[in-house]
Amino acid sequence: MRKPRQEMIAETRGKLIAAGRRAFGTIGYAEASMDDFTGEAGLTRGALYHHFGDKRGLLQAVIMEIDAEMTERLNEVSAVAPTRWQGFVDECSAYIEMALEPEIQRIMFRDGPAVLGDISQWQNTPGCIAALSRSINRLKADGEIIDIDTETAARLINGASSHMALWIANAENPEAVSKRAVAGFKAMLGSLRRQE
Amino acid sequence: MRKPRQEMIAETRGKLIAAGRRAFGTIGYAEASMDDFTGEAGLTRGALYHHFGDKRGLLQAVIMEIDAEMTERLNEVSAVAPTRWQGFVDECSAYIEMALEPEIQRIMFRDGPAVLGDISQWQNTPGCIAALSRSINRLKADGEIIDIDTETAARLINGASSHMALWIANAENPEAVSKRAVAGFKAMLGSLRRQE
DNA sequence: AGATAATGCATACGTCCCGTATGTCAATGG
DNA sequence: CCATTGACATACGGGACGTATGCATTATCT
Repeated sequence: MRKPRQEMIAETRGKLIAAGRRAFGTIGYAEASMDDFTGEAGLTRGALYHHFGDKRGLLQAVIMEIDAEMTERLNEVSAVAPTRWQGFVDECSAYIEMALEPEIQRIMFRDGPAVLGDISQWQNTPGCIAALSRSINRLKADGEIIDIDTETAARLINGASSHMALWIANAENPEAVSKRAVAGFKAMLGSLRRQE
Repeated sequence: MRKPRQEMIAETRGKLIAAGRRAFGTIGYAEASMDDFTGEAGLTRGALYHHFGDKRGLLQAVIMEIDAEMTERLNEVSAVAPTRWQGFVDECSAYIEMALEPEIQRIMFRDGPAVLGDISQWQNTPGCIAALSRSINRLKADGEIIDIDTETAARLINGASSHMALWIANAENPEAVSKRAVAGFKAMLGSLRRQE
């Protein structure tokens, strides 16, 4: 039963993040009792305060984990597309679809910004924005997109996407709304394409 | 000292909304103690629970008040513009600027959605979206905008605007970022204009 | 007009939850 | 082999929310 110390610690951290992520993603940050979800992980609040300082610290760790996963997924999507432009559109669509997943929506788009402020700021540009920026830069190099500041465009699209997702997810008829939203969104993207 | 009953009640409601609005807009919803801000208004939590049910109920009332004010302001802006298109652009710019005001940003774009869910949903389309939609419809009638679903476009712009505002407000250099953001935003709007 | 019902609002209480201060046990290192 | 550090649990205090209850003033009914 030789278990290196570091391994035990990492395991504890992982359990806390996983437990917090589940709680935050389902009942939400405010309603999640630290005693409850640490208990489910076989730990106590003591461990949480030791590793993350406070409840917000744990949320931050959870968000960084999710952000990394999203970045990875976005990169995969744009990588397999046949053309640059198609990859761009696919990436944006994927972003909307991810924002429909309850856990991502709740943690990344609702509770995260509310508790920690603008998430895209307190880190040196998080993965999602960076991924979009890369795609846009490639399109600019190819001359396929109108003249627009890269990061601004990335954030415009980011904002529009997440609002589309919220709209769809909270609609009483998500299917129908989704059709309208994606169609409109693609129309907007299309208008950004350089025409000649 | 004859004061009609209804008047006293309305005054109490008004005081509670004003006090809550100030507290929510400055320190934020979560940090605002009901005992504190009702006390500042010369009342107690009893009055609040009587009129609004709970803390969230008061937040909802505050939001409705602010939404009405924003709608009014947006209508004024688009009314004085020389052309339809200019009115539309001005309206969008005004929306970004409003989202820069700390109170609006905090209540309407951070705490509101986090506590109550998608605000633009639990009401039959709030004023801000409706105002944008009206402008867009006029542009469509004039054939000045690309073919796109009206409400979808309104929400796209709404989402993009609020993210621009968050970006600007939280930047360490708001002036510079503001320039980039507004320029990029106008570029996007321009691309929505029908070209010939 | 007097009695009664209803309503606006305050007070009192219980409970939950967070943050800190303190304690304990195991691991590491000299 | 002992001392120190660090990981984590337990104990405690405070604050905030929601509800139940009480009181006073106004509305209602005969």
